[in-house]
Amino acid sequence: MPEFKDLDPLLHSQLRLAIMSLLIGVESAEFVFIKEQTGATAGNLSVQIDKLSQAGYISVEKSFRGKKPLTTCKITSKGLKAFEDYVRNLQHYIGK
Amino acid sequence: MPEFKDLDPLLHSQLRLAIMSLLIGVESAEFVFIKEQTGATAGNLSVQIDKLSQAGYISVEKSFRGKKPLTTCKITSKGLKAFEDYVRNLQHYIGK
DNA sequence: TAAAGTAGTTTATATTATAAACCAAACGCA
DNA sequence: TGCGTTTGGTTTATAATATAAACTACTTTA
Repeated sequence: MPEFKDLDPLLHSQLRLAIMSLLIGVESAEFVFIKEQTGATAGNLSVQIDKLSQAGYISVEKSFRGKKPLTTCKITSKGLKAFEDYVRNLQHYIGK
Repeated sequence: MPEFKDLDPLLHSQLRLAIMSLLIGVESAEFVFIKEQTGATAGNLSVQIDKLSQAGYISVEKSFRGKKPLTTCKITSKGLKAFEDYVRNLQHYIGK
């Protein structure tokens, strides 16, 4: 019984998935760190962080470190649940 | 070490992934069967089968059953390898 | 004070996915 | 025998996405 459940389109995106994947392992992560880890361009990252934030999957805090802007991201419980659902559904596609 | 390898964009698509997933388990599958299993519209399925075929991930045979056209799909070894790579890379994203 | 760097955001474009419209043949049946 | 319906698709138009390029604002360095 294959049964291909829909994959949350918000998570079925390489970059957004990587962002979520990163955030799952940590308390919070900074924009620049995420940028480095994912290899994304700043522009793309900015857009995708915004989408995840709009969806309530992550929370974003803008502050300053010294004089420079600092964007910090954190996964929300809604985001965590969405990620877990996504992974569960995905298993049906990739066997196992 | 996260290390987010690129996910083959040809496979990182819900419908194409479902098609490949289906084909992995069987010798071959007919258009109508794939359509039923995936819930895709015929048009969308036609397009996506074409893309997978163009990429050499599946082979497509057009024949007739009785008087009706019959499209049969089969995964190729190239497709199998691509799928396996995709799954392996994906694991980095979804933990495990 | 001018050039270069940091940390982003905005916007324009290219790519994708998807549905809607279409086509040809076959079938059902009055 | 014609006329509508179904089957098995393909083609094409549109909507959604991803991405890079251009830009902004401020800071640091020389």
